[in-house]
Amino acid sequence: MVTMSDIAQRTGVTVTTVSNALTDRGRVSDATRSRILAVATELGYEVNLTARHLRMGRSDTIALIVPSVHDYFGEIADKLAVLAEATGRHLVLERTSALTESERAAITFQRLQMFDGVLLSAVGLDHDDVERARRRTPLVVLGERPMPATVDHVRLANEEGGRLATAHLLEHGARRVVVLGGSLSAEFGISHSRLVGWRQAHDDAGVPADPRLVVPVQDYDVRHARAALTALIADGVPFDAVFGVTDMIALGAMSALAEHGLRVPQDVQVVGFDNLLFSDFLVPRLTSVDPHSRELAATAMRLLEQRMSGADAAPEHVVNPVSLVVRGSTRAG
Amino acid sequence: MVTMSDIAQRTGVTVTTVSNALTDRGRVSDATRSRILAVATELGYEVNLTARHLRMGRSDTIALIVPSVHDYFGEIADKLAVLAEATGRHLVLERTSALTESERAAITFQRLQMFDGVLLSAVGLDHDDVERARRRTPLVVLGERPMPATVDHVRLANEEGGRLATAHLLEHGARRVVVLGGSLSAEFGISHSRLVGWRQAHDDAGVPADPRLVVPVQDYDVRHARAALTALIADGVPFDAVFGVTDMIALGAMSALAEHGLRVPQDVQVVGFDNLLFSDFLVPRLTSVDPHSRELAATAMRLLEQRMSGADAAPEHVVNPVSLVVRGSTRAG
DNA sequence: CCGCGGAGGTTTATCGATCAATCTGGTTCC
DNA sequence: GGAACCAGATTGATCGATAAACCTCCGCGG
Repeated sequence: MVTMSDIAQRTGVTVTTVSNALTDRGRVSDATRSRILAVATELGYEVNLTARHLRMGRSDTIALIVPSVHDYFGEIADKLAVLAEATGRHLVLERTSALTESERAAITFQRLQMFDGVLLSAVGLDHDDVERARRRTPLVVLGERPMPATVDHVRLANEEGGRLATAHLLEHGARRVVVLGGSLSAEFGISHSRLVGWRQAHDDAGVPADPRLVVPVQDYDVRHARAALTALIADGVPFDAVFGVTDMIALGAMSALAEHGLRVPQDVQVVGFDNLLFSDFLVPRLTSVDPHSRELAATAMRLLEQRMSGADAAPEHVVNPVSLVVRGSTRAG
Repeated sequence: MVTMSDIAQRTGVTVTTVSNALTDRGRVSDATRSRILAVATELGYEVNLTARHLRMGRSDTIALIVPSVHDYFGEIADKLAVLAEATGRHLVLERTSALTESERAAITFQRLQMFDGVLLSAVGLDHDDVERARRRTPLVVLGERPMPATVDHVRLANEEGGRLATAHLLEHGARRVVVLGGSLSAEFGISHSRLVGWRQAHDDAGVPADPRLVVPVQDYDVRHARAALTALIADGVPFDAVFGVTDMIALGAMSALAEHGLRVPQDVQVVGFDNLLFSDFLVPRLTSVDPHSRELAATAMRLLEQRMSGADAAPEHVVNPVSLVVRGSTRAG
């Protein structure tokens, strides 16, 4: 490993001068500077970021801590990475597999220290965990759980999304809309908030909302989604539409429907939420609530920049707008 | 920020003793140790990993550098993370968006230094880049490009996978199999190696392989895949099956086929490659080549462990076996 | 009474880079 | 001629933790 000290010896100056030359700080004559640069390239020197981090207290790195990377958050990550690079910073991802233990591990101060700022999407952390993390590092929380008022938070307009999706179904003839992944007992999270929109749409349309059509899905997993809808069919509960609270769940639903010979959208209409990249390629193309992830990423990054700059602005709770993308899985498409 | 020095002052011992007490090294009396621990908890001390990293030369962190996280690599990452944690290490992800520039940035020594080991899946790096990186940090390369013999490398049995997929199609009546995402001009990479398997299967079956059925797809992107197959249909080139060189490409193909009223598998059979999580949920379920990613992850981690342990074992080039998962998108399903 | 060994610490150096303060010759200007 | 100034360096401390070498009692055997 080549250090500044090696360069200093070879050029006959001190380490400080080398540092100044390489970082363009302080006063260094052109002659000395070019000698130093030449030797640096010759030896193949590269700065030790760990040492710099220790000394400067900055790592120019931002962490995105998320439950999983192969769905919604993976798409968000792509957008965030670009924004981070634009300000000379670097984005790394940590995945917690939605385990509270992993999440706790990820937000220990030890880990948080490594980064100038943290974007956190937690599923299992409570207010205390988040509050502790916030006091230790610039933090912006993403996601659909309620958060302490003290922390910057960006979430989606889940109720509105649920309402849009359900209203669209009702407008096109559906009368019994399953909300797959919803939950009557949850008090927060997407199972709750997107369900609220579902209920709202029924109220608006004057259609009764049957609680039997609220079908929970464990872990929002596509497998469990298919199983849950299959069970509903087996139970003989009649329905003519499915609102999947995520696109993955909607995918599971479409799979279950196909297994039972039910056609989409003729027999059952389907709407998802997240508008994932692949949703436009399903057969039929999936109508879905778009989370406007570009705006969401921009907002999150703006808030984080603000925190990192040390400004003690009041914490913001931003609700990102959503809109419905209509495609072939509903009768209007 | 609370440091060991703060604890040392409060307990009246030196920093070294604090370090020894907290890490269970050296000699510290039980009385002193418990006093130190008590003060540490009281002050809310947490070790500064950056300082430790600088001093120890270890970060207990492994990086997985990949083009994108929302497909195949996202699923690999999940498996690798578990294996890393098992040895007390931590996995972080870096995405390069398949841009050679980002990849170069990711493998500068500066970045690589941050990690004890690196798992790299590069699409645009040449031998020199990789060779340079290898000399600087424990490195294992994943992926389907040819690699210098000096570096540990895990790749898939692409030819075999392509052969399996194509043979399966030919066995079930297909005679004109499009290889979507293949390329006649590529000399390596999946466009080449999976095409080799396609050709092999034709030779084995004594069916002529029409070069007009080799249809390249830019960036292996689902959008481009759909467009490419649509163009093929418009050109009036007859075909009765599609081998998509990735599941994403197969998805694009299924979408294009549906748009033109072609039924899968009755009119056109489809096979993919990667066996992504969602592929089992498409309608019809997608027959796909499974990359055995659990084994792949285990192999990669084993090689990396070996490198990190400093053993100068000869570099291994491992070819991970694949197998065909037959589902409804082919006529046997 | 001397010397030895070990428990329980402390001292000092180190990792590599950065920063504030300081030193050293020249020049310039009045 | 001397004060003021400046370019171009250097010194020394620092970030926080760790490792190796060293010191200091204390008890104990000979």
